[in-house]
Amino acid sequence: MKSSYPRPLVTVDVVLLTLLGGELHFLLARRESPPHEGEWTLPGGWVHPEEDDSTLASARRILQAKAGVISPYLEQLQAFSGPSRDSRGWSVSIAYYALVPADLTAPTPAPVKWFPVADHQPLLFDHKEILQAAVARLRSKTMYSSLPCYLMPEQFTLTQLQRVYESVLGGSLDKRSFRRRIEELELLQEVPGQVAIGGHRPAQLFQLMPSAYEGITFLGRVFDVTPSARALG
Amino acid sequence: MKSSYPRPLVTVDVVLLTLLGGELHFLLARRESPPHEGEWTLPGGWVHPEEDDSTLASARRILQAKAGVISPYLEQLQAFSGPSRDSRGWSVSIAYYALVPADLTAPTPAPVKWFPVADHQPLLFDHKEILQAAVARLRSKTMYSSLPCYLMPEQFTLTQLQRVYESVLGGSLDKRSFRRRIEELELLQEVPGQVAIGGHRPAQLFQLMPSAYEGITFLGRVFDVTPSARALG
DNA sequence: CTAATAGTGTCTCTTAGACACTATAAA
DNA sequence: TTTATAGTGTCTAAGAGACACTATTAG
Repeated sequence: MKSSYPRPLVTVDVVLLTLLGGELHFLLARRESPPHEGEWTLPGGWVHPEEDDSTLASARRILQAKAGVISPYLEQLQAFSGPSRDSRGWSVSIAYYALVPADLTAPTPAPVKWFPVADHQPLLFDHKEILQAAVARLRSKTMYSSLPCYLMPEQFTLTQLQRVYESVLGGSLDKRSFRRRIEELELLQEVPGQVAIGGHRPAQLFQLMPSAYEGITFLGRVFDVTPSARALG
Repeated sequence: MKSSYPRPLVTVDVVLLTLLGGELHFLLARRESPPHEGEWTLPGGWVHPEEDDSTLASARRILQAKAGVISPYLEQLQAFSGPSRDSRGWSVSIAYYALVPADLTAPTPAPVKWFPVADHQPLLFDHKEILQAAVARLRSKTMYSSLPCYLMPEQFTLTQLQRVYESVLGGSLDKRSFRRRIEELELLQEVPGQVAIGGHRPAQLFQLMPSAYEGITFLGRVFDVTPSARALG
């Protein structure tokens, strides 16, 4: 069987997620080339075979070039494919998602903008499906892992971390249970400083232990979420 | 940005899994064309843009053509990519994995053969990595879902199902706990017949409820496995 | 002082695991 | 009868959720 078949287009698209004002946001970039020049889409681009060692490398390059983000948490989501998802022809997009603290973005050549995931923006191509898959993956991993730590700044309080978990999961968690399980992970270490942001009793600051950067840690059990918000279908 | 870049090769590879003699096996097919003609590899092939509506459709077509298997449980695993994973050039393979009962295979044009996943066969390309990812995915989903039911024949006893879970997880499970959790799923229904295979007290036969085919059901909690075998690194 | 948030002690209820028990067949 | 497997009853220990309590700051 020779490859006499036309080759599909191969692109990489990245869903970049962060937390702004306690709400999960994703990044759109303004397209600089046709089709749909000037419209907002997920950061994406072609795979460059001479330059990229893998599609993960493509994702890293695209993220840096289009969103000014370097080495965040970056994980392959899945491949999306079909004859009509891209007007240029039968295409495969290897989708990735990335998590960054809200303050870890650098200036970018093209305009970029954060949108709340809860708002149902009309998106080009099948980008809405990709976005939903990314958010679903984050939620599902949040239930039983330390993944949301990658949305945090360098140092943070346990209450701040709990708020992040609650935002992502869309519900409220019990303080005692939350802290028990975070402690069990042995993932965070106190930093010998304090913060007084709330205005009242200062809270201990924590940071990820160096070992944490080797991979995400999994909790033994799923968090139960009290049925409140649970937004985004 | 024009697509002046050379397009990567796009293929689909499928890890087909089944249970033979209580052990997890995967299928290799003899290659009918260069490179490596005559050697054993995972069933795979090019995406046919004129014919396939998605890479999932490609996987179905390849599975039917090369392994004689129709509509099993089939799920995308992940994309593998790089300049040297295929000698023909920079390539992307969208990998899928599929589960079938041991008896649900039809005759095939090219020779196929089942191998135990525990045996460390040397495989071509990066197929060993793909196989390991498939087995890891199956294990991880088995912990908290009804996925192994797709490895079962039409009708089966609860003890047989438990043996399958134990094979996949590589350990032994408590009978009482296992049955409690399977019951909670409300996924199986009794068939009013009995079987006497063991030679002693006949066991009730069960089958998947019709609703089960809409998707796999997730258990609330992870199965604890007593540390025994846990084979395959 | 009060208010507000950080952090802890501890009770209860659920449930997984263990395991003994009964049930039903073959030989 | 014995033996082997199917299936159930039930105890116990661990742990999640609930929530009240103490601790420490601002005003």
